[in-house]
Amino acid sequence: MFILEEVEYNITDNNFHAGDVMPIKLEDIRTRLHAKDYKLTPQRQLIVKVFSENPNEHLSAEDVYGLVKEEHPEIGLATVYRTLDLLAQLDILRVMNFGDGRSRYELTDIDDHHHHHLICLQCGNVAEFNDDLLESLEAVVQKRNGFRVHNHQLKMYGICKECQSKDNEK
Amino acid sequence: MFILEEVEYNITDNNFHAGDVMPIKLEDIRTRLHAKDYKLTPQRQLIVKVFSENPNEHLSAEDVYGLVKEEHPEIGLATVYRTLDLLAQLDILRVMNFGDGRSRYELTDIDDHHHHHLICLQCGNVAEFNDDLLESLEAVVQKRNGFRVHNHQLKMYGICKECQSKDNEK
DNA sequence: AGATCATATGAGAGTAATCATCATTGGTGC
DNA sequence: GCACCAATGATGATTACTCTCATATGATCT
Repeated sequence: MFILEEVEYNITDNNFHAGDVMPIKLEDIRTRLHAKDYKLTPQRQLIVKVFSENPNEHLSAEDVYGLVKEEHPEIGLATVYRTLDLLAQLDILRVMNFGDGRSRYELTDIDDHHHHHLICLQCGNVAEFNDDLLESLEAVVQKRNGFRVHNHQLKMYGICKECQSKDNEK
Repeated sequence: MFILEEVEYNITDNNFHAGDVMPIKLEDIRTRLHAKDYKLTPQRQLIVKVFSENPNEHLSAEDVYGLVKEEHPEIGLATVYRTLDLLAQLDILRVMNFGDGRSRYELTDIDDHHHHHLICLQCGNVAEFNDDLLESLEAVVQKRNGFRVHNHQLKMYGICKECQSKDNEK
């Protein structure tokens, strides 16, 4: 019923090193699942595929459901939610919250630690930018607050280039 | 029915300049409301009071509802939601999302721009820290991405001091 | 390949946060 | 006091998400 060839999906890098490619190996994911006695089912493969085919997007559960359904209408919404949870637990996906009342997900890649978001207060668009300035800040927090930092998320709210020029036209 | 004296609430600063006090003047808030043709109703006063009496907390709508009800059980939940929205629009409150499925609010104070959160992945506790390292980063983003930054939010996820020592005891 | 068995799935009901609606209230200017 | 309009409280509606349970599937052992 679910037929899915075992390909190596590729997503293009979304940071400033243009041309880089970051391979998502299904075998890696299978291994990480098996390490905790989970299976790489066809449904889970499909969901990973959707993410690798939609880089730079911040997909909600409903988005993923819609995209997977195009190919396999028999998938259930509950499976999508369960899979997103699972993949987030395994750090294959990262969960985000942009204040629109739903969780959004993206593939965790190597550079994620330096990967942040610019959220336009006018059009709601979410862009990305990279920076490793925060590394040093982590060390400070570690020392000053005794807090062992695993990860960080930075959001900047403001007005994007496009909305600025639209505003100027008026 | 709603009787509330016009006091000047004070909240103690939550950053590293111990002893500082940051006054929240009701009159300021009244002015900001009136500027947009909103009224400072007793309910709205009460909600502001709850925030000023609970500094360093990250109150959800339900939290606020419970606290306000102690004094005035006749308040409606919808009013709480509406007021939180309004105060957030006017930048008197700031909305946050720590991934527990509900929005949380805190008073916006002068130092908010340097005020960030440490979220423990184990016990879920949210602590705060201040730093102005990000000012320079804003300038970089402004130049590099043409994005006009109004505000930013930084969250660091990790393990807090307390959970670290608990883990070591085992 | 077939039997076994724990895991995963799909369908649909259930839950909880938030929002919308609407009749009523209350303060302000006349 | 009265008219007007924003604000309120009660409640129903919406929506993202979770739970339950019967069935299906995949890995393992023979």
